[in-house]
Amino acid sequence: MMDDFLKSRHGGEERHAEMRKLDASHDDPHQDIIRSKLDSTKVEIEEAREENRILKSSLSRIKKEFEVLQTQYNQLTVQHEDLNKFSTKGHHQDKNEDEEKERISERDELVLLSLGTRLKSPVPSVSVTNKEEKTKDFMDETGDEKNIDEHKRSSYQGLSLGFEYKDLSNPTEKFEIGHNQANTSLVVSNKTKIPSENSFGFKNDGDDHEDEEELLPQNLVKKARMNDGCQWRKYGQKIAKGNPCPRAYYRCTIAPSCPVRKQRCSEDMSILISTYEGTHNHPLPLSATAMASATSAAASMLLSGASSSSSAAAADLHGLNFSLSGNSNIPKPKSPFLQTSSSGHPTVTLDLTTSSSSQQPFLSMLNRFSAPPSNVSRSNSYPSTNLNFSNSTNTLMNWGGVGNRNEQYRAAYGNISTLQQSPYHHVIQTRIAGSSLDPFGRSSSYSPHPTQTNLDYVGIKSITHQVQYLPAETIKAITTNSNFQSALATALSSIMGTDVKMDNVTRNEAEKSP
DNA sequence: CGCTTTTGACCGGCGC
DNA sequence: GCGCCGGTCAAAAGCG
Repeated sequence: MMDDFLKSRHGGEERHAEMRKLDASHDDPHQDIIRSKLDSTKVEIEEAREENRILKSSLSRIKKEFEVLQTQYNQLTVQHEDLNKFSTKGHHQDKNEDEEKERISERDELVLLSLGTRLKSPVPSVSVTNKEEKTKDFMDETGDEKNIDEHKRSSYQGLSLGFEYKDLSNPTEKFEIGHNQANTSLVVSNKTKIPSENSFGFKNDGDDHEDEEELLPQNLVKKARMNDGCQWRKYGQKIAKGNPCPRAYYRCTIAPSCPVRKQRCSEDMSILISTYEGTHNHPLPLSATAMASATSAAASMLLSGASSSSSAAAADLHGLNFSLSGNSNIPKPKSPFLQTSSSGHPTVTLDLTTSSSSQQPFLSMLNRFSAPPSNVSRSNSYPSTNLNFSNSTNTLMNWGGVGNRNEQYRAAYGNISTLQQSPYHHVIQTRIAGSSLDPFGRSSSYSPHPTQTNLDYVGIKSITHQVQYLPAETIKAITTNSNFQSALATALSSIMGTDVKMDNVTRNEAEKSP
């Protein structure tokens, strides 16, 4: 059909050109003009011919590709049917079939493991393993003890808080925080795909822009719930001027009257920014609170640059004086939310605007902003913190300026070639927008949650800082930090409804920690 | 069927 | 006053 169309188009243009040529020979006074027109027409005809030729070649190529794909599909279908036969027979026909099934099973598991975590739904060409089905059941029905037990049995090592640290000096390795079993990984990776359903059982955003469609096209786009424990509904999207990435608008849907809004946008292909605004007027879900605990601990460690010291008692930041009296008695942090983006961007977003059990962690963080970690700054020559808490100003805090990033990482790792090649930066980003509320008091009179206080104070509603290229020692410090581990244990426990086992050393350290 | 996303329309603030 | 721009609304469509 396409060929007929092309032929008719082709032939028709040739006849038109011949007729014009005959007409031109009878019109001598305008011969030059006509000749020039004729020439241009010839050029157009040649262009049309070329276009037709390209279309034909494209058509034939598409046909070939289609045939190849169809062949592959048929092969996979036959393979899948064979697998089903194996599973329904209940026993193996012979040793060869047994080995073949085992190979396929192992391959499937390898695929799953290579993703860093399991997917909500399987990749179409990969069959679902029994383990994955059990895991899915567990995640779907977290309240079912039977499923929990089943899940525990199916796990390789059960749930534990043994953190695996991989040195970035080997840039080919995955960069993970708190790697654990399939359902408990908290991954910040420059290479791996962020799980479509994260370690806490919350689905990742479906709004994480086009990148995640490239990464996990069939699973992530449809998922719309935030993974910070709250429920958000998207109510708008705009393409901001000068930014090709759209900005999405969400509102909290836990309570109909909740005024909390959230914006998400990518300022470039490597940074995903979440902005929270308002205060929840309802109790946050337990999962959200638990998530906040883990996040806060991680944030504190990240922001401290692997430094455990926070001795300064006050921070004077651009004219805003933050008194930190009683800083030594910082309770277990419970404020910010953490999100690991599913977009493939290694972006961690910390919400500092939501209700909190204490303002102390926030102040602690500010304190650390003002005083760059001594050990890091000495060893790696990190520049001083660039932090601006001006109202409505989004200020970036870079641990390592762009200009001397290479030198820093050469100092830290010796070889940074792969890091440089990575399209993404390791980014921790927090934004706090300006607040029009009482700059030095509580922003609202109510405390929506009995255990929460409001962080909208000191004239700041949000803060933006970036930590690009997390140093190896930072990651190590995070994953070995007792605060973070205990907080993560709390989070997991609250979600699973069971005690998460911690090794004795970790527990003792956590208990000793303030 | 209910919930969510999508997307064009609408509105208000702001700069010229 | 006008146009631009960001934020929100709401109807339509998609999805489980």
